[in-house]
Amino acid sequence: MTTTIEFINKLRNSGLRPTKQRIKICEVLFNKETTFHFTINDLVKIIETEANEKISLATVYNTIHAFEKKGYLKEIPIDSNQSYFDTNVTDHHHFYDISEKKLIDLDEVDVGPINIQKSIPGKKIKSVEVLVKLDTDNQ
Amino acid sequence: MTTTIEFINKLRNSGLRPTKQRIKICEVLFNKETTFHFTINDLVKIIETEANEKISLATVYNTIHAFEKKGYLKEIPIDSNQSYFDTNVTDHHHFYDISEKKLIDLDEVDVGPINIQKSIPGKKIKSVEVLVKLDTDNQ
DNA sequence: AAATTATATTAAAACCATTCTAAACTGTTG
DNA sequence: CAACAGTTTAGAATGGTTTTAATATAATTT
Repeated sequence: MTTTIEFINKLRNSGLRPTKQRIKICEVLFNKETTFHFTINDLVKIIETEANEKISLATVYNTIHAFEKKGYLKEIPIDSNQSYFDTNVTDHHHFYDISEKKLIDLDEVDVGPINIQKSIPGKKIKSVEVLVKLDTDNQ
Repeated sequence: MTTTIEFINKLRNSGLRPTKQRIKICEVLFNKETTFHFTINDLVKIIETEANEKISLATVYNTIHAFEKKGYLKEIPIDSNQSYFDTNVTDHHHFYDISEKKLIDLDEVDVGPINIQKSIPGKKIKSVEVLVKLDTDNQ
């Protein structure tokens, strides 16, 4: 359980003004028992339902991108028409359930170490992400 | 070097009528020395330049999706606003150069075997894809 | 605490990749 | 060749995301 004051400090320490909207988004994202995956649309619905507050779509986009830049969120690469975000920013990978369009965490342990045996001059590795696509098993 | 006849046969054998447009796309995609990555926009430009022919955007989308379904192309999962396709359909992974928005192949050997130590009941693994993001190395 | 400045929010419009529509066209089969 | 099913097409529609520019709010200065 994180208090509103703590979110305000976290925002201020990141150089982000603690506005009503950003605090609300912090509460929705970071005051859960577990981490989770969401799309922008999911998030807007949660805010509207759970918090019963109006918030502009543009503000949600701005805030999510700001949080991502600060490292409080990670975008998950999927060949989908919409972006998926993860409140779990530790190193880990994902299952993607194609039929349900849902993500499931894979711990590093579930995948094992990955050592990239190739390098490109002038470039450095920023991230290594494994996406395991799942299909319904109609055997 | 593949002849037009061979493309026609390949299409027919796949249950796809060998139309002028599909043959043209086959030639652009599968008559190269090496495999490559492209977006729909790239492909349209290649056809217009190299082949100097008009082709409807809708046809390009239809054809690419048909080819993907038949296994002649693979879509590469990137958190981008546009889809990337690969004419290399063997098992392999990718570097993604963020600043240049370009993909580079990683052989299976460059990554090593990946064994997923987790399963979801009723689901089976359809694909395992590794995306390694590259940044400019300003050390 | 008021005034000033810098930053954030907003609704609406714009953007852009992709999909849909329905009419015209083409390959296939008998 | 006739008939049918599948394909192409231009343009409209869709939908996620970004931009705009006016308004509002937070921070800083006086």
